[in-house]
Amino acid sequence: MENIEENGVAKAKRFARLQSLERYSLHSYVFNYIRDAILDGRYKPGDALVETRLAEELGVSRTPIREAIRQLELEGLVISIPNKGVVVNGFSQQDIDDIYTIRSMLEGLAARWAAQRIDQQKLKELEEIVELMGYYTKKNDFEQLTQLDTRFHGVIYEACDSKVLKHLLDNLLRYVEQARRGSLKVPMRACQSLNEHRSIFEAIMKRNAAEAEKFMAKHISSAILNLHSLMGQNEKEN
Amino acid sequence: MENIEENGVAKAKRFARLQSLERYSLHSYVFNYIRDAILDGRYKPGDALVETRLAEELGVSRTPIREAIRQLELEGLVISIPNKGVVVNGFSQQDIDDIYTIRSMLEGLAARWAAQRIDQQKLKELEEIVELMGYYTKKNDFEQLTQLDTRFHGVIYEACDSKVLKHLLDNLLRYVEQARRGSLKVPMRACQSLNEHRSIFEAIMKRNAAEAEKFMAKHISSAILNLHSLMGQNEKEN
DNA sequence: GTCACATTAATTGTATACAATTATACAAAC
DNA sequence: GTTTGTATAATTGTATACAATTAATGTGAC
Repeated sequence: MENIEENGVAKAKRFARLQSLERYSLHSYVFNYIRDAILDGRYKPGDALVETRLAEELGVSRTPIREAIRQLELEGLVISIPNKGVVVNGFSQQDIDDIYTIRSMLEGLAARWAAQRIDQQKLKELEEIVELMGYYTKKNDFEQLTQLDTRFHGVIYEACDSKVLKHLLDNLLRYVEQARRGSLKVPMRACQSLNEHRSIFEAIMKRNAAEAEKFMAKHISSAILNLHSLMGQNEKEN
Repeated sequence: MENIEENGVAKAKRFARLQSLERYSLHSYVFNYIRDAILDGRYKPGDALVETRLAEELGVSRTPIREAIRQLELEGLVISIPNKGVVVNGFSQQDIDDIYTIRSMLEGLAARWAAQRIDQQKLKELEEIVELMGYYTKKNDFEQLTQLDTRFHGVIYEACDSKVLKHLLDNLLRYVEQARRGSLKVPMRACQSLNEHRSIFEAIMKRNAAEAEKFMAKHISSAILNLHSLMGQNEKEN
């Protein structure tokens, strides 16, 4: 009886997944699930990831769980000790700072290349995004602003026309996702951020590669500075 | 009869592996095997990776093969199409150029941080490496030089004391491994490379971060230039 | 009490079995 | 000859079974 019941639950979970997600493979579903859980803090650094528990939790078998874990391991989000298990790794504040420094360089590079290679369509897309940013900044709609920020940078990743650079930046951006979310929720920062985005867009539009790179690097650097001032306020939480 | 025989072969392969390799998990063994095969051209872009064939070839089951493939997928070395299969992706010349550009920035950053943070032991290690480089450059021993080059950069990755940056650079270096191997096999380049390493080492020793960064970035840039002149010579091969 | 050792349980590692999907081959219709 | 449909084979996707390793527990000697 219990077995049948449990099986029914698993089947139901699976069915819901197949409907919602565009029927990707289970391992990618599991990968996204665990990564998000780590990045928004549901799984904390030091937590052990037990395959059977995860399998039950997600209603799948251990095989896709293992595939996902191997990927997370490669990304450095978990640490696997052979025959013992895997634990959540997470990032230290130092790691996040490092990522921002690295991003300021690589995003700068992306902006430089984008200024050289962007096509009219993507240019128009950027323009629209910046306009919308102006709108939502006035409205103080931080959720929309975060999304637009992601899109703005995403379009540039595409426009720089480098598979490798895009791949690197996509990952780096994900890692600091939670830090980034908090960052924009300061009105001052949102306003400053808007101006920075404007400058970057204008430099790209003018095909001024050097300026685009400079502004973008500054933009990322000021993001980390802002993050630090936020940290300073709730220092006791550490 | 055949089954028993085949099983014997697989067992023998496995035994040899357990002896030689320090008894790591199978998936990491498989991962390294396939990655190396792709990077030194045994598996060519477009080749299909069939799980059962790989399993037989390596004398393991499909599970570790799949785990390894998921990792390769994340690294961008293979492309997986659900329910169809995975094909080797490899890197285009443009990708390699991009990687060198990215490396010149990130290695520069690593050198900058290394100049600020390196300890006496690693500093001494660097000094020894540079001395040995001088020795083997005179001897035209390119195999040793390649190894020393890897060690030189490896020490700096360690010395910069950034988990994230080290992780990124380790991967990038692996991707251009085969390109790099050819590059040093030009006497002129070896000599020039030695001088560049010397300058970088001296800047780090003097704790001159800006100079270390500048010299390192130049070093990587000249490596790609050298690579291009090599390409120019055997252009017909494409 | 605690240390050593054996026994059991929990967990990971690997292999295999089965299901689902896609590719291939071949025949019939036009 | 081309196309369409169907049966078959090949391959991937998933789940489960079993082996190996490690952690936990308990028991007896001292």
